[in-house]
Amino acid sequence: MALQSQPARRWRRRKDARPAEIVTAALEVFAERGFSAARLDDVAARAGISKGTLYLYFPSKEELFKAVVREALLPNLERVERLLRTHPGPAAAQLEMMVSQIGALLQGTQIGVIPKLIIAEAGNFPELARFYLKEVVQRGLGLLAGILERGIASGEFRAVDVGHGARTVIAPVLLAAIWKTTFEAHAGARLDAEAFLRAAVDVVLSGLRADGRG
Amino acid sequence: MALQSQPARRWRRRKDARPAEIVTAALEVFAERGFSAARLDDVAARAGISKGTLYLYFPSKEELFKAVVREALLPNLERVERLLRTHPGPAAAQLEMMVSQIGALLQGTQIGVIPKLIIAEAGNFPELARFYLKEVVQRGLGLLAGILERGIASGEFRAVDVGHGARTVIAPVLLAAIWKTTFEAHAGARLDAEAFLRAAVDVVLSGLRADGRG
Amino acid sequence: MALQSQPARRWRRRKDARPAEIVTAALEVFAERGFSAARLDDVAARAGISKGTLYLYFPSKEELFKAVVREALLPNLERVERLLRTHPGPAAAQLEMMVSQIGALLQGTQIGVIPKLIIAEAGNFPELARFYLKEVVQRGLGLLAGILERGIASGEFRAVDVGHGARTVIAPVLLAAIWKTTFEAHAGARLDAEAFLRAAVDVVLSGLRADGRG
Amino acid sequence: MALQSQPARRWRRRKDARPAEIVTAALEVFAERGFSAARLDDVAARAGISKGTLYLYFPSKEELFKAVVREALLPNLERVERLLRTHPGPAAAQLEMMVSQIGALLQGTQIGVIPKLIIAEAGNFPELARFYLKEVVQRGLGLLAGILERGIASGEFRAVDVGHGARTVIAPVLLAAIWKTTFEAHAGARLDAEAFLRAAVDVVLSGLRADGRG
DNA sequence: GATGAATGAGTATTCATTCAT
DNA sequence: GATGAATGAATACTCATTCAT
Repeated sequence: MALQSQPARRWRRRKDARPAEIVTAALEVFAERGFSAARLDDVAARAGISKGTLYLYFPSKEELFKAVVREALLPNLERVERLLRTHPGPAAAQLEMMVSQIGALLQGTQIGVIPKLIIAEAGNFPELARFYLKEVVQRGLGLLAGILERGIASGEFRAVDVGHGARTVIAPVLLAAIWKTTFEAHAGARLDAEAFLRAAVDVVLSGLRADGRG
Repeated sequence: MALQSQPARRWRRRKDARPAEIVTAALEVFAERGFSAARLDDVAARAGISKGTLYLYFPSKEELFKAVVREALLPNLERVERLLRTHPGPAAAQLEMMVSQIGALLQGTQIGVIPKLIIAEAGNFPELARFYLKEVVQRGLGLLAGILERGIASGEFRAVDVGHGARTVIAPVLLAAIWKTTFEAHAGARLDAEAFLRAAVDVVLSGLRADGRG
Repeated sequence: MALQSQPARRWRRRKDARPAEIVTAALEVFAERGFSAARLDDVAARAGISKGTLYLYFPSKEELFKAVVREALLPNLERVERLLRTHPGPAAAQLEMMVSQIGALLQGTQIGVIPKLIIAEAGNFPELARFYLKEVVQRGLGLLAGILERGIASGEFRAVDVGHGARTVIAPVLLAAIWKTTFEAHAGARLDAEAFLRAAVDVVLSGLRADGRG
Repeated sequence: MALQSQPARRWRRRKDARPAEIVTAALEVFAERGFSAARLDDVAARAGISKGTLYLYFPSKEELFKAVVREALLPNLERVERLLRTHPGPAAAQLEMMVSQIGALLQGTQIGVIPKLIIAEAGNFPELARFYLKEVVQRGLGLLAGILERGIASGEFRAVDVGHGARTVIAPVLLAAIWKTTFEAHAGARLDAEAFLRAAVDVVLSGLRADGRG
């Protein structure tokens, strides 16, 4: 029974790992070239497999693209949600934590290419745009708006439109993601995403606390 | 004067207008499909000319793309620069004016697709990325940083890193551009870009004025 | 005006001729290899054009295949119908004429490959099978059945089921078509299709005239 | 007796039966799709084995195809030959028996797809075409010609070219096979192959008996 | 023997680019 | 200048075949 229930140990392990390996390779290639210009040959080569093997795991280039977007983002968003639930506190502290978490990701991983890909391909993949809008953007904005509402209710913040406020908080994050994936390679100097985001969130939070145009 | 001043001849005017007509058509098609997926057949059809004629004006798809980016943005940036020169005033007022100008453009024109295209294709067009970085991004950030410096010197703003500050000011503009070109078609409701930018700049300026976290 | 109204004489002439040239080339290649195994490269080469040019005239391999079937058969069937209308006479004479016309075509042209292709690909092209069944098979069987009915009514033939009778008359034609396209290349000797069909129709007509098993 | 008579071991029986099971499955798939379009995945699935196992029994798709043709036809031809040897009688009766045997097969089995496959793939498999021509077609025509010769010698039939006569007799069988495999699925009504063949052979035999064009 | 994961050669199709008219 | 027919390089996808387990 033992042998039968662990058949082909080496292969099995590979088979389980393959999808993730492919998605990782694909993320890199899509990030460098965009969806259309990415060649599946390159994805396969970078994943160390043959072109045909790709098709054992993903039925088409489009499905591979969708898998890349899904797998690369949702886990992170869920991590942040968990963190917020388990670390209550003042609204400002929560916003700072949220932005700094994302800043660390932008600094340390390739995650910034995902919004870049979405921005580039939303026109060609309406379904994917809707998925991302609903599962990432609106969910994220909803989180932020909730925190802002709490802050307003508690008197921490002045009464602003929370939809606008949420976008104002997240805008520097978007800018940092785009900067790192689009311009940093061509600019002379690196942008320290974490420092920038600390500074930006400081300004924005100050602005939310202040009681008007003063 | 000669060539430019013969507006009587319709045909001649046509010929002179061609490049601009083509660039306009191309902007639309690139905006809808992205660079790779855009077909020159479609551009030609939308410009009301034959595919062959395109090549009388632009030597390749890449050059057409570059022309689109150049022609669609620089005039606007120059207009803003002129406006700032001719309308001096407090730093905050200038920032408000600058953002509101861009907000009106985003609301009223297709200009938001340009950054979208740059973001999407920077990897494939390093030269274009450098051009845009230098001629648009750094020039725009420089303008903003200059205003911030003046504001800090005059005591209007607290002493922040002007590079970070400039990005914090422009971030909501970028978010609005991306929202309108990427998500608005799929979201239930429109984003009122001008209202959002007014609210965002109000928060950011308040934050810049405030004297710290207090 | 002259020049404008005869634009591109050489090209125009080619453009008009191209579809027919391509269909002819395609008929040959499909005949030799069958639909699946036929390569569009070969079709293009045999038509003396590039692969891309094929797609200016036919949107897909399938549509090319359908065009081949349509163009190669219907004109011949229509010719036979016209001949029958313009040459009335005894039923037997009409049947003989019809079969001998087809025999001459089988002997002199590649037309026999069309039924071969239909037989081979009916499973993969149900639409085409229906088209051929309706426009060729049932129309042809209807013609034959009509002649048989006339012959029975006039006492020329004994009373047989005209559906079965029509198929009995046409069966040798089908056999000849298949023999020539499938086996003749491998058999030592040629089949003289016209002689065979004369002999076969003689036997069948005798059998239709005879008054039973006698 | 040994191997054949160990029906107790299920596994052993399985192993012996495999080739036949595979050939049966392959016949079905080839029948539905044709040779090129048939996928070995489908054959394997229908035979209830893995794709790799196919290659333990047949070294290539082509060899499997040949095996299908060989195994599906020869036993039947041999059965008919045996029947003719063991049931002497008048030539007409033998022809009727032969055709009715085949008619029953066409009605009751998938055997009609074999000629269809040969017709479709003769160009791509010259060796197979030659095999089929020699082992089936010429052997069958030889049988028929022999009977016709006997009938002519005995005065049962008039003096016809026996090559032509044999083809005239078998032509309705071919038509019935093609009708059932190619058109019946798309025609409104079924063709009763046995009734048609009875009627056709009646006409043909009458024609062979009749003493000329009378 | 049996499996099915992996391979890579083969092909339909697209589209930027050219050039004869 | 303007056209659009023609080209052919480029690439997603399929599937017969192999082979480690």
